[in-house]
Amino acid sequence: MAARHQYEELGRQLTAIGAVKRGLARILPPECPMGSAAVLSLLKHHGPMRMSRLAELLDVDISVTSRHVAHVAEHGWIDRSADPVDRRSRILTITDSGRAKVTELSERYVHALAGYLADWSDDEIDQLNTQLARLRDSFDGARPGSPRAPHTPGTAAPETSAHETTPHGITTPPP
Amino acid sequence: MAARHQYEELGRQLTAIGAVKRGLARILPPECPMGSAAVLSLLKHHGPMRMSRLAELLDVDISVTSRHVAHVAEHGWIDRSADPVDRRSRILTITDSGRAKVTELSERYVHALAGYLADWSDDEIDQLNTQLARLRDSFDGARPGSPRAPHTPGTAAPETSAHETTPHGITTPPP
DNA sequence: TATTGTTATACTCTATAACTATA
DNA sequence: TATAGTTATAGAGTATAACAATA
Repeated sequence: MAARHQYEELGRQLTAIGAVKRGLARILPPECPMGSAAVLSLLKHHGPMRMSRLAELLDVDISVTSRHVAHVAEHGWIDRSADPVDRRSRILTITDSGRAKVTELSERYVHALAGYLADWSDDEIDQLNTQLARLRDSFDGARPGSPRAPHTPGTAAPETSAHETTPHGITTPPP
Repeated sequence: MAARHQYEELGRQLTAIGAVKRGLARILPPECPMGSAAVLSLLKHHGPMRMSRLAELLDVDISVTSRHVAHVAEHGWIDRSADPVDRRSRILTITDSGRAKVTELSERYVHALAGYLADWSDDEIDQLNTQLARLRDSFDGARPGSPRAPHTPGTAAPETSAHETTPHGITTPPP
């Protein structure tokens, strides 16, 4: 077990990292705040899925997911089609317009981050991504009941060959 | 310059790290939310300082700092005394009651983090802390006008021998 | 006139609980 | 009865702008 001051320092660092997130949020266009951007990014990255799966990836309550999804749907950035096999569910799919928006956001991010992280090497950024993914996994795994897929970078299947744990992230209903 | 996908991945990781922060926020007692905890932690760690210096360390607007400080002051966890040399300013000092509260928070943190991060070595936690500090520095330095002290872990002087850049964090007024 | 800090207002993100519609 | 998603409400955190007191 690590020393007390290390945990305290980690607490401070995690608190303070909020400023970095706010910095990134500021470069987003007003019509597409962070919550919307996260929805679009995940749908483009992981392919179509249902609400509950998206909520899991976002790591927020499904009610929160519902709000974000409603917002991006109003802008025409995603489609919400009823799941033919379970009409309580909706399958979320990013639209061409949504892809264009993600591309725009990505360009803003890359431009900003390239400026901020000019003196970081490729390897260092990879290491940071890996450690952040591991940190998330450590928190996921330990507390709430349900085990989840690891957040390791580069793990997600590309959208063209999208295959989640189950197609569309639909979990087989309990027996 | 790193590859596009690395920056995109970093964007996703930073977005998702919010869940970790929320997890830590949940272990705090209701009367002392994250904003209050951050104020107390910084005042204990860095020693007495004025509002403007605290706002800088918190990396939020001074109006936000004012709210948080008012909350912890109402609980008697800090003292706000007028600065004798500039009566517009207030010197913030943590009280014994505030120290006790920080100790309590620290125990909660250590207990929770020791559980979550059971399979992390000391070195790995240090590395994460170091990388997060560097990430913050990269963002600080690049954009806003004013250069700031680095956030490197272990850099802050212990409160018993507190010596900021200037005493109490009071910046010498411009000529 | 400029600066320190406070307060009023608005916005984003989040969770809980009540509700609907399907299963 | 149980589950997927929606909506209403409440709370934390933040920023901008108008303001007070002091320099």
